[in-house]
Amino acid sequence: MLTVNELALESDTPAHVVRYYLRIGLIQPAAQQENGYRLFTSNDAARLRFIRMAKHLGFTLNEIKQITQHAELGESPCDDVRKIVQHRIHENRAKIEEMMKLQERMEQALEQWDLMPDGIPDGNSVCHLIESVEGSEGHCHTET
Amino acid sequence: MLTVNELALESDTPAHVVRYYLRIGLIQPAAQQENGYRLFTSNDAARLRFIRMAKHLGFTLNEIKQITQHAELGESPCDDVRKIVQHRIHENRAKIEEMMKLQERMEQALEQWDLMPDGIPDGNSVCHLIESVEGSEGHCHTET
DNA sequence: TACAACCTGTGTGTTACACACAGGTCAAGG
DNA sequence: CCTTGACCTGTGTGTAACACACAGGTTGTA
Ligand SMILES: [Zn+2]
Ligand SMILES: [Zn+2]
Ligand SMILES: [Zn+2]
Ligand SMILES: [Zn+2]
Repeated sequence: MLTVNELALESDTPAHVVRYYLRIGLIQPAAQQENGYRLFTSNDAARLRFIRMAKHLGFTLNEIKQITQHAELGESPCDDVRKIVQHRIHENRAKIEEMMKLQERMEQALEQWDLMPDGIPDGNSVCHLIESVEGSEGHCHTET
Repeated sequence: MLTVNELALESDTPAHVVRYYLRIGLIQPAAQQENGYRLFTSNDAARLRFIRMAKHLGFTLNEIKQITQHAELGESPCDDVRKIVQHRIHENRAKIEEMMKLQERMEQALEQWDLMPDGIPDGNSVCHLIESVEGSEGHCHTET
């Protein structure tokens, strides 16, 4: 039987993350000591390593929870797994593109600001640097 | 004097976002009606448009708050502004790179899974698809 | 037995909203 | 005058995935 800390070492996961996973019910302790300490088996370490693999592939903790719950009922989660990854590939591509646009905006701004002196704010201007950026043509901040 | 909704229309910002900015003190009402409704001037609309410009450039709401507070004290925020954008460019580049790596992992996995059938979970396997991904060589999830 | 180092569970803070809820306001209809 | 309905108001809570802090328990050493 492993304590939280031992389980953390065994599964190469920070202990506070293990505690977080316990809190949200993603993992459950196999037993409980009298003083309230939670105890685990080596099976739980394997479970944790699975969780880290899934996270590495972009699954959210909620999705991982669904997957393990399906698996515990004997239902194959593979179909959902494929769909989730497909969906996430789309999502991620869009996010990357948006972040690259932001990157370009920031780089252009910084370059443009090189020629501009610092300003002193008055009533109708907060920061002329930011205000000098042409940004009124259709906003972004699109999601999922 | 404008109500929250009118301010939202004037500044092209969703009303619930205006209310959120009020809650966190990013903007303050110019006056208050007897029934508790908050009232604003057209200057507040300009402030909101500034906030949207700053967000468009990657500033967080906290940073924007600092900037406007500096500006209200007559101190020039320009120096901080430049530094923040420089820092964010670095940050964003790292995030984009990590997300592109994730993208590649997901695409490779999906391709690899094309040849694999769905599996039925047993005691020592949750999802063989996820488990089949070679992912033990040094984990990522690096931040700031 | 005293002390320090470490470990425990749990409460709260983080970001930028989104949603829900109970109640207030306003114009139209009866 | 009253009611119905649409709309608007402020505010409480939920979101993702932890990070940090805190008070108290445990363990090893002197
Ligand atoms: Zn990873
Ligand atoms: Zn400035
Ligand atoms: Zn934008
Ligand atoms: Zn599977």
